[in-house]
Amino acid sequence: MNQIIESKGISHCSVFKYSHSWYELLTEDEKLLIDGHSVSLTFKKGETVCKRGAFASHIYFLEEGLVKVYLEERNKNLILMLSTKNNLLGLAAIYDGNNKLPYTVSTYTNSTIRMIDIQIFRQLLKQNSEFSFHIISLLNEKTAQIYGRFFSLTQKQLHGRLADILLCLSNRIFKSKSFELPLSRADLGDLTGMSTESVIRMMKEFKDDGLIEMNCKSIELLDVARLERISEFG
Amino acid sequence: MNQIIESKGISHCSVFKYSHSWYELLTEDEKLLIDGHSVSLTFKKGETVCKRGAFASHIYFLEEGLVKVYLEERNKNLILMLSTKNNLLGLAAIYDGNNKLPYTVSTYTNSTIRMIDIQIFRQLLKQNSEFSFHIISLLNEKTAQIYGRFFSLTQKQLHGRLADILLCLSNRIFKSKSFELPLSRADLGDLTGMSTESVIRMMKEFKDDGLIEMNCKSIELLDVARLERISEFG
DNA sequence: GGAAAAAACTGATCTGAAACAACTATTTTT
DNA sequence: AAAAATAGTTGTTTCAGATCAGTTTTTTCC
Repeated sequence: MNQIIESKGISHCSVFKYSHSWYELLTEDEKLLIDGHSVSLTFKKGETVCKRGAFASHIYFLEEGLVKVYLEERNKNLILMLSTKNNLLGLAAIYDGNNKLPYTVSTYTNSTIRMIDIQIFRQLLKQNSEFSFHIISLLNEKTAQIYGRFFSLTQKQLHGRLADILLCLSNRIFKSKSFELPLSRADLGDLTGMSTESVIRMMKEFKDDGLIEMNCKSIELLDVARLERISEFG
Repeated sequence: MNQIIESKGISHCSVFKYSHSWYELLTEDEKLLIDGHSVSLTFKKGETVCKRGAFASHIYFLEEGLVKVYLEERNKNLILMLSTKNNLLGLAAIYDGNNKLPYTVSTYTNSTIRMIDIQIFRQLLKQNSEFSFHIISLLNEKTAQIYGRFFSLTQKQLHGRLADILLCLSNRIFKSKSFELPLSRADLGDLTGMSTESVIRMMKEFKDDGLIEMNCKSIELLDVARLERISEFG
């Protein structure tokens, strides 16, 4: 429906196929500015989009695909979050000091990412307060999520953490009780702060207990209520 | 110097004794609005300022004192951050959905907190983009800090985590190599994700190794370079 | 299509750090 | 000033979960 309307009207924007609340808050001029200062690139599965510590040159808008946002240091990895399409990434690099990227981003699947010039983005934030208010909302939403994961990883033990991540994948990422997992067991480990072996053992335990059905990459949650109880009690 | 100028001129603001970058970005009218919709309250040591889950009614400006910002659930505590004077707290509650507080705040020392009406604050964010850009900066700075702690608590072991927190206290909070700690050992535990007993043992070990000098509540860092190395190799 | 590489899995072992159990030293209360 | 409560400390025990070492399965790519 939206697409039909769009293809009929004057396309002020070839950029964003679907409307995104943040984009819609911009004026026509501002939209044109974004359009003129961004390019859409494709990344293959497993490619690195940007590296922690690098000077931030773009804001990334994930048009298609699945990526991980993570910290790496001396073979220790911590995945901060997963992101699906229609999400802005790299916002955390915007601040007054020297804006270096605080995390690395890489793809799980082939992805399309629109790279928006960060200076333009900053300029718009500084001139359009409705827009910047919306960005504040987005940032705070992400922060709340991070707090949840922080608590989970530091205060719960393996059962709870694995339940957390399975529920998260099901609810937020795949929006279905059964899904094909593009992440490896090692990635699940980086996501839950546990070793690959423990992930495997724990998942098998869940399977034996009838909580999930699992066949290599495909996973189905069978008993969500019980998973939620496990998540809650650690 | 600033104070002299201030006491001479017409005090448009009895509120903030010193200039704060965020406040200075407001217009005179906006400053008056803040002044008219905020009150300064004093809290005694150990009092709770606000509770996680409550509907957010204010933004808190810590004029004086030391507070902890934390998550609590079923006798599990996780301190997200410590905050000293001249910091804004409660910003994370600002988002479009139902804005509940994502954390609890309580005081370590007697504190003075200016409580600013959150609706007014939101209004200003929506109308003054220089201001909201600055707030984005602040939020991102805090986020970067949280990421650091997240990594520390999930990827390092006790030595590294304790070194981290000691360096943080010295650099960010007390800005001195020696300080009187208003936090208990249990609080250090909540801050580092370790048990009280482990905090005590680890601190004693650091003392025996000549890394710190310690006498109950007073602590002095003796070998910062080595602490940094411990922090790094965690 | 088959060799090589990567990922998934299993069992055995080891260890960091929590939990437990006293006990002492401080504060706070009455 | 005594009693109670809180905070700090120490030694011992226990166990969750990492590490190691190896096997099997799946994927990748000449």
